[in-house]
Amino acid sequence: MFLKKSFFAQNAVEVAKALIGKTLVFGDFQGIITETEAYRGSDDPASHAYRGPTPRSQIMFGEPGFSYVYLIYGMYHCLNIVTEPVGSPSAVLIRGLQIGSLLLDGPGKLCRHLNLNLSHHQKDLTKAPSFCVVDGINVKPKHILATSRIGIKQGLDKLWRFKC
DNA sequence: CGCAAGATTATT
DNA sequence: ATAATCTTGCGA
Repeated sequence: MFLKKSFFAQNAVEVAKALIGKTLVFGDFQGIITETEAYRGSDDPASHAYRGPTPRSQIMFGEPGFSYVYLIYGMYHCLNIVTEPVGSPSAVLIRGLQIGSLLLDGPGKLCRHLNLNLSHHQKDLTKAPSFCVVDGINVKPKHILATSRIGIKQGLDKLWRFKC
């Protein structure tokens, strides 16, 4: 059974941590989530939602458990999952996936391999078995590394990147 | 409407 | 260190 809306409705930092070791299912692919990052709202200058809702960031203010896919640097897609209750902007960026013996380290690489694009934006991951998150391996909190996030210039004080 | 910056990656 | 490549959001 896939993870419910209530799981994603928690604080983004907690969800990001809890997603490590879970299994992402996308079509015929499924892989263990190895790396995530949390992004929040007005308290997080690195977030797309920092300056309030815009056409692009409005998704982060919406229903938890929805996909947020966007194009970065004109060539790579990034997959996020919206978290926290409606009105509380936040999302978790999926940065790493282990598919069998293949390690996809990096949000762009991961989406390229899965053929994941903008057509997969704003999908409810708590409804369809073809695009969802299910239980995976149990990773002890001691084994989860927290560091500052990658590729940003603000909010580096926050240790919101989690890795196995 | 123009423009700079960007949650990246592969290559030099 | 930098090119590739294009959308977004801000300022004018």
